[in-house]
Amino acid sequence: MAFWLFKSEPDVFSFDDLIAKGEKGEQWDGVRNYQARNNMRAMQVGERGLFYHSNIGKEVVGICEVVAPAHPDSTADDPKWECVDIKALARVNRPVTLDDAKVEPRLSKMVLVNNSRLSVQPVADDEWEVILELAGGTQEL
DNA sequence: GCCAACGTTGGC
DNA sequence: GCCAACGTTGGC
Repeated sequence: MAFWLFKSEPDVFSFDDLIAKGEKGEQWDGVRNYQARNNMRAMQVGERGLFYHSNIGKEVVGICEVVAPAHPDSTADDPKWECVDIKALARVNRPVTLDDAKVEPRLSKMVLVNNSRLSVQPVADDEWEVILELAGGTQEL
């Protein structure tokens, strides 16, 4: 099981918006970057990801789960752009900010810290554990 | 709102 | 196939 990180600007699509979509979730459309798309192609149903708010907040606010494997992005004119569907799973007890991640030595290799522009990122198992620890655990929805 | 970092495009 | 120019993202 691999772990992931999904980045979104909360004024465009926030974690609360994803929660509002319920069990069916929502397709993670709009990605037009090969690295991010390839990450989504590698995802399997049931794998989990961090939900990160960029620009506003700059923090991990929740956990989501992949509910459908990569399929063509219905908002793209070219079917080469694919996306997965995700649903909200849990809120973190305490948001973990980018600054938190930057000062945590165990997260020094994290993609979020080193390549802030990639919108869909892999998260290493130990990084996942550290984030959850900093978040003080999660609250199931 | 600025700018650095990065990815993509297109001319050669 | 290289690289300069350009566009976009996202932190500050």
